[in-house]
Formats: sequence, C-alpha cells, structure tokens
Amino acid sequence: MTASLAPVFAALADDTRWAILARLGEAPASASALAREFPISRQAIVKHLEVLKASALVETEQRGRELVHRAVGGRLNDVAHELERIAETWEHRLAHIKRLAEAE
Amino acid sequence: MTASLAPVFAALADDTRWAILARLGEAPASASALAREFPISRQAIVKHLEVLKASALVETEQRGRELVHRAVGGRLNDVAHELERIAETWEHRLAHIKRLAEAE
DNA sequence: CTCACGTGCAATGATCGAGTTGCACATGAG
DNA sequence: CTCATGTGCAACTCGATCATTGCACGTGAG
Repeated sequence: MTASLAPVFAALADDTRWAILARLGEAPASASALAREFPISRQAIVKHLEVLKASALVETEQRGRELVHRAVGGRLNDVAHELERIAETWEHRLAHIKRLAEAE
Repeated sequence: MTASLAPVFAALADDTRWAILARLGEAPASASALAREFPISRQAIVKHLEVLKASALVETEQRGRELVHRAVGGRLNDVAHELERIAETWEHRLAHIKRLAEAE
C-alpha cells in the first residue's frame, strides 16, 4: 500500500505539472486552453495531464468537442491521510528505540 | 508556500529512496549499514540520504565514528496537512463553479 | 456547408537523475 | 599501534522524462 504512493509523488514532483494541477484546482480547462496560459506546447500539457490522470489527480469530461479537465481533491486527501499515519508510526517506533537506549 | 512542496515530492518520488526512508522509520542506521541491506552501492545510498536530508525528512547524528540517520515524521506531517488544505480548497472552488453552471 | 479549432499519434532532441567505480582520508576497534 | 571500517569527493555511464515539431483527423461553431 505504501508502495502505491511513489507514483503519485512522481506525478506531483514536477514544477510545471504541479502548476497545471493547481491551475485546474481553480477552474476546469481544456488542454488547448492551458497551452495558451502556459509557456509550453499543447503536447507537453497533454502529457502532463496523462500523468496526472494516471494517478487519479485529475478527471476528464467531454464538453462539446472539448475535453475539460479538473483537479480531484479526493486522491490528494487519501495521500495526506496515509502520510499522517506513516509519520505517526515512525515517531512511535523511534521514540521507543530511544527509550530503550536511555534505559541502559 | 505551495511551491516548497515540489522538492519534497521529488525526494519521495523515487522507489529506492522511499524504501530507504521507510527503513529508517523502523530504526536508525548508518550509510554503510544500509548499503549492506540494499542491493546498491554505498555511494548511491549516500546520495539518497543527502536528498532526504535536504528536504528535512531525515536527521543525522554522530555516533562514535559513524553517522547515524533517522527518519523524521514531522516534515511528513507538515506536508500531509498542507495537502489536506489544498484538496479542500479545490473541492470548495469547483463545487462553487458547478453550482454556478447549474444555475443557468 | 466549411473551415477553424481541438485533439491524437510519432519521432526526435536535450536535460536530469540514479547508480557505478575508483581513490583518498581518518578514526575507532582490537 | 595498526588495520579494518566508515566516510568523502569526483568522473563517468545509462536510462528516464520533459519538451518540441510535424502531420493527420474529426467535429462543432459561424
């Protein structure tokens, strides 16, 4: 389960991709529309959207002849909760080890 | 602020690095010790530790002549909370837009 | 209807990062 | 003391991926 996190992080790691995702969090948009706003080609935008979609961070909907993409908060929320759980586990375990060391 | 997240994601994105971090979450260890456990060279381990340290995901302590590294839950927790906040913002904003669209 | 506009696929270039190897240094264990 | 062990620095290879360009196709706006 924790292994499934790496792809999501990889999707979020790129600055441009993160910017696109943040932009879609403000309002849905098509790939062509995004290409006009960002200083990169439409194809680059499309590829980023594919990556984001593969990690379920964006969803796509057909509006007329356009494909409108929007950011999905749910997945991000899942990741957040999992991180909290992991962080807590670490703290407990390491505190325990430290206690053992001081008991010598 | 949201821009400061990208480096952390980049640090967490690599499978090997994530595995090292998880390992350090179970118990502290030196770079050489990790190199014995993982199928990669010590130098590779060291580089991963540098990245993790740069994102404040691990801390280092001198024990005798060894450098002992341990995972830090705090930073991960910060990231988790920020992600929750962002996800919530998206949901609100997009729900608002959807409401407007249906009001037509 | 028609053409502008949005999309899809393919090949290529360029940059970045993971991993290796080799060597040098130092310091604590025995 | 001495040598094994842990660490540090540098150069190199190789693969992934970010981005570009060019072309073709379909469909809805006007």
